[in-house]
Amino acid sequence: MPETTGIGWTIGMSDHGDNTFDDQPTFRYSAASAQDIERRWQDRWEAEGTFEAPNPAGPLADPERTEELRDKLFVLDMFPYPSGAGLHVGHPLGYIGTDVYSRFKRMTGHNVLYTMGFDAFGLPAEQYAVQTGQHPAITTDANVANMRRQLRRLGLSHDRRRSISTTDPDYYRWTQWIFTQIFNSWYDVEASRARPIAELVAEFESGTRTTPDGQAWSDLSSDARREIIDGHRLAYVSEAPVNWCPGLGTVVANEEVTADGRSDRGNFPVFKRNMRQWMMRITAYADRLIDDLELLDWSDAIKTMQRNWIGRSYGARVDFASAAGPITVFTTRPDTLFGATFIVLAPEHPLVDALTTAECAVSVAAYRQSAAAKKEADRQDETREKTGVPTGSTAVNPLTGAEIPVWIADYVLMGYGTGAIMAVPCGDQRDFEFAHRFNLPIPPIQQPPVEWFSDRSIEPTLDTSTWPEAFVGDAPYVNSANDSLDLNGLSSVAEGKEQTTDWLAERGLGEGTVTYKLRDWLFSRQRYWGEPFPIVYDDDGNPHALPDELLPVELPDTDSFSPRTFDADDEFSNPESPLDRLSDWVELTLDLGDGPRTYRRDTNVMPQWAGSCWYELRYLDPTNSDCFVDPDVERYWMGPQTEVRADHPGGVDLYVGGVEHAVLHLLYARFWHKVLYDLGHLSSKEPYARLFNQGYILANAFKDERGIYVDAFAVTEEDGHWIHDGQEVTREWGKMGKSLKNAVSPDEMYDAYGADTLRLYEMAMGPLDASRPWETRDVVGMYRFLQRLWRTMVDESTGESLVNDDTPDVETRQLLHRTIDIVRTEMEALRFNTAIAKLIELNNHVTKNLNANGSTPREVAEVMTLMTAPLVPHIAEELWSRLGHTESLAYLGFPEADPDLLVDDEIEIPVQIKGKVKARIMVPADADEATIQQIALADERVLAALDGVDPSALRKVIIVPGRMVNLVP
RNA sequence: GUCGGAGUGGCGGAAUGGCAGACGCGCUAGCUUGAGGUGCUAGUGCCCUACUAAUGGGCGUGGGGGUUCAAGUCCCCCCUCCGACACCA
Repeated sequence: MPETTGIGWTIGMSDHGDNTFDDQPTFRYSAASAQDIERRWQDRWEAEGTFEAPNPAGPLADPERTEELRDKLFVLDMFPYPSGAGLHVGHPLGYIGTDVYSRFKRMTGHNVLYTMGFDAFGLPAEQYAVQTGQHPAITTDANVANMRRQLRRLGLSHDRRRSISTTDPDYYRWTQWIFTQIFNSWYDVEASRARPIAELVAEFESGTRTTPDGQAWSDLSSDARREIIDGHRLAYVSEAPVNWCPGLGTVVANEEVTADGRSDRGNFPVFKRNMRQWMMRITAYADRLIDDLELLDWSDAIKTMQRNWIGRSYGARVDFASAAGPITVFTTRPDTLFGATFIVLAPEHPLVDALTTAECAVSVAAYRQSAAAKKEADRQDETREKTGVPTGSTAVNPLTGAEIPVWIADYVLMGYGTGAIMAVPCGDQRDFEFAHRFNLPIPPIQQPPVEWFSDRSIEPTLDTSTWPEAFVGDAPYVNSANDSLDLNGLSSVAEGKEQTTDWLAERGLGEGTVTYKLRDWLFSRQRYWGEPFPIVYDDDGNPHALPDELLPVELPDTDSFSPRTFDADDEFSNPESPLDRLSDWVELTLDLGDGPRTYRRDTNVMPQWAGSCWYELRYLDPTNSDCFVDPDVERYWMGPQTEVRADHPGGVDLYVGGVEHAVLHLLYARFWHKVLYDLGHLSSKEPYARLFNQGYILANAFKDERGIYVDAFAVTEEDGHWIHDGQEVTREWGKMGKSLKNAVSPDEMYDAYGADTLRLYEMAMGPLDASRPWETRDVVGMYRFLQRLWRTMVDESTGESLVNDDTPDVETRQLLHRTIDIVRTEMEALRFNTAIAKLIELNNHVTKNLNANGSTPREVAEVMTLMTAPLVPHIAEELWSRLGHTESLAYLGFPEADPDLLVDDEIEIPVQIKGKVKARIMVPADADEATIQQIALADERVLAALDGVDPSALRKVIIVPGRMVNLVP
């Protein structure tokens, strides 16, 4: 047999010995017996409803059982898209982790809610359906069924009653209901929360809130009132710049556009176009979405990503007077206003036309046109040299009174701040480059420190023509004074900002303000496979939310589900929703309270993210047809655990998933949750109290000289070269996947070793949050461990259980209890890899100390079985029953360590000479420093290592009782 | 460029500032076997040794400095890799 690549091509071949050779003991633990055991226990768990978690109220209520259990625990996986390709062994990594944790917590007395649903709407399902020509409903059902089968074989302890699919009308009925809740609410800035829109109307009617232009509400036309109300809604239709993706035939959200201006899915070009689309006012929640991150037990990495995405910056708006009226800029450095020597507007800025003089009209028009034609990607290429043209007009610097030129340039973005900046070339690198390029003056306003100059190998000077770049930081101001404001000599930027902002505010020329990068969420898609909007339009084109009793708006059946897509570069094509074609469905007659009228349905569908914004809530009460979740049930599961602190925001106790959802799903879901909280539907402020990002399983992939991936399982290594079919190939490192031709399916592993071995291997291969390479040839190590475990308790030739009632020796007992102690700690901390190592160590010890007839003391066998149960539940249940028990061990108490057995009478500690270990001595466990010193200095090896130095003349003696001794001669 | 995270045997990985390399793979030798495989037992960081073959010596956690009785772990500088963001005023 040729040497393998280590990527497991032995799988499916019969060389690891399961029933290929007939001299195998009949009752050895093998792949075949594992499969038999696993099937039997999976059937039994299902038949007995072992993992059904009781609710305190509602349809799944079992209040007595809830009382019995110590505390609740909600463990959640990010639910999968049911793709047609099926699972590979990389997918279930997180699921295995949550299952082990859930099983462990059940054994420590918790009521654990643990289930799995399917995020089945959206582009992947639709594209798969288009490829195969089958209706997405059919392919989705088939894919879900296949995934359920693959997941069931893993032995995941899901409460199957609670499983949902986002495509089920009983589910998306509530997705639509939540949309109408958001549509029918507005954000009260003073109260910092969302409120029902009816309360806003009431405030206008009663006059407690004034209308935008101060007119009495009763004096306004109904159209004017409607416009004001619609303008406050958290879900609103707006003509706004959106990301149009002709290649997909739909618009997509900012978050779905990659840095190089292409679609996240499909990698097609994306164009900014003004279109009428549904938006969600997520920007209203920007502050709370940032501030409440403090309450969450999430990694700093994810919190930082969310903060950066929301992009809050504090600064000031400043008005510059011009011929076309005030130009308002946003700056984070109002203190540098004395150095503002020109203004730059985004090319799309509304004042550009009014500011452009006759002489500049041609160049401005040309520049605007070329900027408009550029894709987002090109405009954001930072390395590009700055471009721009003057408008011919000037504006007045409010501090200096100087007339400064107004330019347009595409490095200023219309979508951020006010779309206009004051340029301070000495203090901002972009402005510095722009001033250099167009020979604009660069007056200094701060005196940089000497080191700044020496680091750049130039002489300290205020002659900015010698500066290689702009200076940013704290340094004394110069040239920064007028009649009523003097910053000169001040060296605190913070104070400079404050003084300048105050000066501006007093004169009505500006004010302190906050700006965000976050934009409102584009919420409509021109696709078929998604939730229809629960919205109809009247003859005037005004949107109306459908009342609850008309939900769900079911997705109409059609054969024509492919969206109209366009040439990927055809920027000026227009979206056509597949639902537009269904005229029978689109037009309808309704009575919305003012008599029967004809309406047109909204023909967009919601984005993929809609269904995943609230699925964890439906798991709580999946069959409730009166509301999306019973409030008592929500309070029970989403409220803080009794054992954690009182200011807990509530939410899922443990949420496990990949880091790729850091800003999309996790931001949107938090937003929806907060709206529902504000409207009084939820007790929890946040959906996910604790987030754990699992790593990825990586695998080698190989490319031939054409750059085409080759079957990774047919690659061999010869003298450090990778060979496929006689040709050398190059190795790459990446995620496992079908397209990389390196995917290993769990089915292969079930067949070769059984599910318990696969589970154990995935948990043992490294920490759960680290990415690590899959090596099929390593899997056998865990298989051998399970075989040894089995052998310590079962006679391989008769199948009889092999336990005795002997009292284990002290050493074994101590090891057993130390293992219990560590395994508990490690399981609690999700460090399953080290827990497994300790269990293997214990089993290796037990194997070597079997008594004469090869049996194990029952006390040891039972504890070992219970400790391995969360990791390898099938073999553990089987062993447990062979040990004579009839009940499942799923809810038995996890073993507890006897504290008396965790301490030794006598321990071995190292003796170091100058920090190097030279000897080991035995000392009483509770020996004090003097005793330890006496023993150490009496040891002949210590004396030998001291090499004649008088023990009483040591320069230093460090003794850490119970740990070590260090002697310094 | 900015912000995160990480660099430990042939490989995956362990190590509250206190015995570096737990556990697994692989490899070596032996047992089992007619044979192969499975299974089992023992060994396995690198180097040195006719002065000590054992309770031996030296060197070892990306590189360089530092703190400390003691550093993989803490501090400073540098290198490499991975991830996120990227003209955000």
